[in-house]
Amino acid sequence: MYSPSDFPPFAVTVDLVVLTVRSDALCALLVRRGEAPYRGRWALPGGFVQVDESVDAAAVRELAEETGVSGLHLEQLGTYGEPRRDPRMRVVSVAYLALAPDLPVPVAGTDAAAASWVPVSEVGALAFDHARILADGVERARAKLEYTPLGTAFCSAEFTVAELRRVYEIVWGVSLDPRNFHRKVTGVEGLLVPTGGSTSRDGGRPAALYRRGDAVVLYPPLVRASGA
Amino acid sequence: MYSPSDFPPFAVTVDLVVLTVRSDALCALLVRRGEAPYRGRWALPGGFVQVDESVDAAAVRELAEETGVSGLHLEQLGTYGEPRRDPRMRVVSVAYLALAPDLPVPVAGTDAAAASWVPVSEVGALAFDHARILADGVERARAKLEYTPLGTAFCSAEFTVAELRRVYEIVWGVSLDPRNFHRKVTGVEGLLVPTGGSTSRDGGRPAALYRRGDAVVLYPPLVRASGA
DNA sequence: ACAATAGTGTCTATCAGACATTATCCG
DNA sequence: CGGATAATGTCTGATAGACACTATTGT
Repeated sequence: MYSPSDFPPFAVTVDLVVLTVRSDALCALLVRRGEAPYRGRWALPGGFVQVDESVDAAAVRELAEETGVSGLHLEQLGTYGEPRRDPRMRVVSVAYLALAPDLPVPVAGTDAAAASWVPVSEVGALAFDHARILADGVERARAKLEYTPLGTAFCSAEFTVAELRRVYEIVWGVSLDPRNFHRKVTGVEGLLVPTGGSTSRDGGRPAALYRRGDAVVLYPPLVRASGA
Repeated sequence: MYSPSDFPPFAVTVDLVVLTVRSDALCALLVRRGEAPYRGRWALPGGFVQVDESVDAAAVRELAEETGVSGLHLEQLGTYGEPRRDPRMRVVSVAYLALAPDLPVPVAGTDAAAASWVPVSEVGALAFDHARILADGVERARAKLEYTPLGTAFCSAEFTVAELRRVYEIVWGVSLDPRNFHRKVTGVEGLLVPTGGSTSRDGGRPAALYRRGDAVVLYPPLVRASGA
């Protein structure tokens, strides 16, 4: 049916949409390109899939190289394969979405001149079709917060209900009733595990600290509606 | 940073999970492989992405070649890129999910010895990693029925509420209360458009016929719970 | 008339959202 | 004590599910 000699050759890359919540904004990890094309332009981090490496493994490797961390939630976002999305050759890119807590400022990777967290509302033109990929990633993240416990992926290991609520408010761009939100998230089986500790870093009554539970789906879901 | 000469070459294919509801079962379109490897084994339809064709366009083209129809709902399912998923060379496959009404028995395509609808519950071993891809597709379809109007994609152009309900019952494997289901789907804005016609093919009071509306999300969603 | 299916109405337990109240810290 | 935030409680309107009932056909 086919043989190695008669298939059209493609390059396969992975691109990463790495999101975090910091400074009251949803931010994406972007790198400034050091080479042509789009030299000097912001782009998503990413790179080539190696010959003996699965595509998923390439995403994990690139994420570690760009952020210095591992163990983050990482999922496939989609594959982008327009013929001329890279002006030099035929490149098919598999995009991944990663949700991260507020990490230290990322180090510039080996491939990039600079790396930085940029609020998604302030992102301008990006290299290649990365603006589209980023938009798809942001929309996916917003949707996933409704019915998965992924909001906790934006929080550090121990967090308060108010911090989790801030994540939802920032990602969705709405305000949520603190009391209803508290009742809701503490009522979802397996979402939050009390650590017993508490903190009063915000000056009021100390808030209980929680760790992520082992729930993988949120039932009932958190509906994305006002509440202010 | 990189040049056409130093990237590892990949072949890129599309694989199609084409689902339909017929004979009271959720069925997938499978082809029997005519060549090695996995000669004689059932596999998902699919083929190579051409050099000057987007990956999405390749999926549309392959779907038309395999089913003879176009205009079906088609969406990316995921990309499968383990290094040795094809024993001959490095192949990255982008899988697509298509939902079809009960089409006539498909014609054998140019690449396949035979094509057939197979109930997903009776699918045995498949070539490559296609069993995994099929399972992912079925799960995606089940989930999508909850919050999108995609159940109608399994119905013909004009259909009754009872036919739509059968789709849900078969795909989810549950029974649903006909009265509550009717109230629910007719209450969702933009889901169903009455054609004015009616049919009595099932022997009782004639049922009103509907066309698909232009809704893209189902709000409120149809929850996947019993009701019997 | 009777069987069968379509479509509408009603009841009730549950729940989301609005909002009051109490609890526990800091200064 | 006052200010701030956490946590819990109460009320109400909406709704999902259970199920009774009416409507319209074929035999």
